[in-house]
Amino acid sequence: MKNLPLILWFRQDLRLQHHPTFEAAKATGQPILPLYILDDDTPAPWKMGAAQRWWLYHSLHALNKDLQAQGGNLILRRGSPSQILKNVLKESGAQSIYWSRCYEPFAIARDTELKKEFIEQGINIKSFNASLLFEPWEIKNQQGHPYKIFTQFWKKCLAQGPRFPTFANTTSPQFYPHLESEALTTWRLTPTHPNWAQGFSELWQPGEAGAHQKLEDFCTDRLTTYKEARNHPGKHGTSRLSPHLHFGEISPHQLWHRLHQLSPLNSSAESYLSEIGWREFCYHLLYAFPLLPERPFQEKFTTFQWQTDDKALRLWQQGKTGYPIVDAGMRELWQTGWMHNRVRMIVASFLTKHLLLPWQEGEKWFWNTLVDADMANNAANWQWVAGCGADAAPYFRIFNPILQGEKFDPQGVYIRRWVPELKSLSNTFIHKPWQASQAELHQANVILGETYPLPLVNHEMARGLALERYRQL
DNA sequence: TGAAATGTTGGGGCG
DNA sequence: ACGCCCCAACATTTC
Repeated sequence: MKNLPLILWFRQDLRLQHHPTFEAAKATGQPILPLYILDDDTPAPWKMGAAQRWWLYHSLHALNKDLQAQGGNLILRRGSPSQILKNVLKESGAQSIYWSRCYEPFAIARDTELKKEFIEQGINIKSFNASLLFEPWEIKNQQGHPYKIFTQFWKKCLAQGPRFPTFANTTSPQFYPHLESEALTTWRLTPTHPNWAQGFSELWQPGEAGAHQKLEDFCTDRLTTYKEARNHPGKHGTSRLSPHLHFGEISPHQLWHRLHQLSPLNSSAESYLSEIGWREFCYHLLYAFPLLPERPFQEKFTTFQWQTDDKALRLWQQGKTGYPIVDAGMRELWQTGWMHNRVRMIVASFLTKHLLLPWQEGEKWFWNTLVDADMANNAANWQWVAGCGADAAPYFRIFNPILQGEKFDPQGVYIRRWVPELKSLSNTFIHKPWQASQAELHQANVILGETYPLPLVNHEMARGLALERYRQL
């Protein structure tokens, strides 16, 4: 047993430090066989999105380099995990598989099945928590039920306190010498024609080193002002750690630990940690309600009459709604694989309330275009905005895209960056170009309906319609 | 982490 | 000096 190799199956835990599964594997003293499986057997709309494939390519590349520095090699295989694991067990003579838990409903089903199948064959299976402060089934209210309100949930989490995995002594790993691997490039994870990911590389450095760089930059430059600055999409006020967290290149335990090193926690650090809390809450909800990505959490929304309007949906996706803050957000998303959180709320409110289009359409678009697309966060937050989720925004909370722009991007910095055809408009009209005089529009080289669209809907009318429709519930 | 409508207050202009 | 009105600023209610 001692000399038999052990398969370390990497999934959404693409790091080597503070990695409970890797540490446990090392502690056995057995030769480790690091494996990544590209599993495209995922149910229909939830295949990994295009933006995430770009990220995955670079993250796997980075992970392999880090492994090589320790004497290992990442084995890449594509296909059904069951078949691949069987093959690798056979090829290597391994009798153990270690993995870090995933929490998507289909992943839970898949892993449960795999566990059963392999245990029957006498294979030693162990799974670990490498990506959450708390297991999603762990936090319960006094009645023993899952929380439905964030503040109470997070209070309980804080009272309980996350348990940090302690790693006795970081022994250096033994690796299994060699096994056939597919070449990463043959997976065609990155776009070629057109190469829409050109802008991605300027913003992102996927992989563990990139994650730590972002964390350190955040701690030194942005943490103290986070609470206020995070609301301004024109500033670089957030951590931009979300894609790293999604791929497990850094863990929330590491963030927690790093922030507490800078003690005492100020209100900015607390508000940042509460965002990590929202992530926990989303996983908690998805676990309790596996249909969260498809069905409204609140039953009464099942009968809600959403519009069908492919043309409007496409204009929203392309950032051509005629509302500058909405269009800026959608274009930032397309060009960088990411969108500022304040703007995510605005564009989501616009889709569901101004256009009355189903939140699932927005969810699918985000799934395909966000590098940080995360099933739990994506589903829970879309439902939150649409008003049908747990602890959701009340139906009458409708963002005014003009006021939001004026309030959080008063100088129009964000608009001018992503909607350059409006850049010469004055601050007075940059968030509402249709109110500018002919003279000013001409001066700024803007021809409404030609160089920049007229508003797709009228705000006041759309608001009235949405209130009416929601009130009928 | 909403916006708009409605209500209240108080200062200042003015006859 | 006084009452009246206007309106900005803020508070409260409503959707």
